[in-house]
Amino acid sequence: MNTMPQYRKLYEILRRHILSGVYEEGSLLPSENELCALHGLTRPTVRQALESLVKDGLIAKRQGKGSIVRKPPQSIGILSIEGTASAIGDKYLKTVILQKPVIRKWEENFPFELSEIERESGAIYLERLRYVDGKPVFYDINHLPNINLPRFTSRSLENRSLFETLRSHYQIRINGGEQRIQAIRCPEDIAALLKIKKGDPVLYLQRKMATNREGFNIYSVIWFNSASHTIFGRF
Amino acid sequence: MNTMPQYRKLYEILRRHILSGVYEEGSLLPSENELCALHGLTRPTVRQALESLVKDGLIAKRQGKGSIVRKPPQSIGILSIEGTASAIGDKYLKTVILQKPVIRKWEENFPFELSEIERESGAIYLERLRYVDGKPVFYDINHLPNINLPRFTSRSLENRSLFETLRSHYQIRINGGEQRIQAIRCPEDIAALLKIKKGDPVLYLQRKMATNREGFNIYSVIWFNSASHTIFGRF
DNA sequence: GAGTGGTCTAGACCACGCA
DNA sequence: GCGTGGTCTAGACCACTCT
Repeated sequence: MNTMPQYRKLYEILRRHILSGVYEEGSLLPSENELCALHGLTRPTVRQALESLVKDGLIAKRQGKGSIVRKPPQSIGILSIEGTASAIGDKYLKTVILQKPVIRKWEENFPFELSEIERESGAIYLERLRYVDGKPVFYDINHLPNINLPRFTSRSLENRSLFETLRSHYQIRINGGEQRIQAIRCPEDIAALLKIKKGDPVLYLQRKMATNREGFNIYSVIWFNSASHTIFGRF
Repeated sequence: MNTMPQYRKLYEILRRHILSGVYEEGSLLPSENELCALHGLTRPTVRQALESLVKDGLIAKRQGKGSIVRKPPQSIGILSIEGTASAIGDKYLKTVILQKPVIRKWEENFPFELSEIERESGAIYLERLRYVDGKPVFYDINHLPNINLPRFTSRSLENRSLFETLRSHYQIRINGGEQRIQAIRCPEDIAALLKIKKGDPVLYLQRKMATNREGFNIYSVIWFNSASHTIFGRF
């Protein structure tokens, strides 16, 4: 049986509470000692849970004061997007699947190095076009290794976060990664999708995301129209 | 007196050893228990030091095996750069200061929010043009708050990392930050510096970097020619 | 089986913020 | 002065890797 460590359990609880609004933005989390008492844990364990929340940007700690709740900007996967005009809420975000998940071989010249197990298993491939405020903002293609993902290709991903699906159905979480970023002239086919002119500057990202499953990486290539919206990131 | 915590001391030692080649890439660090004995610490303290190294990408841990030493790509400040042709070593990196550090007021429409203490202290401003392989790759302007930085404006920064200077002379370390990234058409004056055509796509970054000094943030704006080199990042 | 890192307990003292 | 988070000790048991 796969039992979750205590600090992860507490992390999940607090994360859910913060995101669902149990704690107001700017308010204080219960103190570390209170959390110890509430959940029957010791301080190092509680602190381990809080550390992950700090890493997520969900809380900021201040010595002598407490843990301040923050609500990081609306995030799409690991990308965060800032609108030029208004804040972005869930309702303004839309996902259209251009290519439903299919099983394929990995391309010959795949831009990242693959482990043997990944290469042998083949890839699940999908393409998406994502809208903010009703306008197309970026187009991405994604590869994930076809390892132990029952029924994945038949799941509906329309208007759902790929990462949220992996998280809730398969207990797969992104815990790091690497990426290359370039500014390029938009090729014609992508420009048509993004409703911009061929040759307009777009952000081009290649990213490899590592997960809590050893050797299970997710690969994305993204064309992003940064004229209307901005990529926002923490590090 | 500002005495450094034990785990930071150990972190600094190990970091120096890894970077200076005492440990080979791919080899194992001494085990956690060995490090305990060597430095007279307990495991949680040693683990805290190792955690920072993991965060830096300098080691990767494997349960049942050990801590594997890695050498992350050549990094310029927090940016990492990959050449299109060859690997980049120190000797291929050159910095030219276009505007030596001067003390200024903050601009009216500064793109990031400033704390009161930062705004009151004024800014140290500098501009740099940075070369890789003898070619200009990016141009940056930097603002740092004029707080407790004796003799900073008279220091030579040519061919030295700004961050390394802050680290070694003032014990200031970057520990996080946020940034906005866009692809834009290069304006004429910047294009001249980067030796590209006006209107060519360039990466445009606005970044705010937090440090171990509470309320001391470094602000950079960067124009990056991503045609010849790529920005590489871990997260 | 021996050694590794992963998790956890039950305390302790300190520096900092706030009233 | 009190409560907060920051650091640290001295153990313990477990899961995993390697041989």
